[in-house]
Amino acid sequence: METEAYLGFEDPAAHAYRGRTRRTEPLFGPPGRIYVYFIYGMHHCLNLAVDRPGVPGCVLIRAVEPLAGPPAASGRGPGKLCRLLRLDTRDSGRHLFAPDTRLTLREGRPPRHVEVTTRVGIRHAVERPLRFFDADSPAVSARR
DNA sequence: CCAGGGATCCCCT
DNA sequence: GGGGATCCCTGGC
Repeated sequence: METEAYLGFEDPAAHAYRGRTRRTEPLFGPPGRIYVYFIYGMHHCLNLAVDRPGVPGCVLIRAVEPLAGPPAASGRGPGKLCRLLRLDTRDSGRHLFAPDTRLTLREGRPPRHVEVTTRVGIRHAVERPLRFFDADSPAVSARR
């Protein structure tokens, strides 16, 4: 319901901007590769590589909308959704469609009302309009 | 507003 | 191989 794009080599806010390291290696894989990183000593964030192999463009998942069960608030925010889905760095480097992953992708309903704003919580390239969210989803906070 | 908490990475021995 | 800055956040004040 809420995502941000990170443009790799051309984006100072992207992890891969500073180079290919052990941590960022999944970003350089084929589309659908999972990149989970640990931040601030207590949170995990989920990203998906989306560009050609060797080109580290990715999408940060900032909100998910549970279809049933957990309240919308538990999927609101990149750290909280990883806790909800029990994702951690062990999931990093796996692929959405590989047999060893716990996460996969299916077609869902299309977004109702897409809005675009600047990204949240970054220090570099703060002005770029690269956050995309469904303004009608209860899983998305009204930030910005 | 602010700090917690730990992995990562840079840069210096 | 070690010290220190940084970090795509969150909950509590």
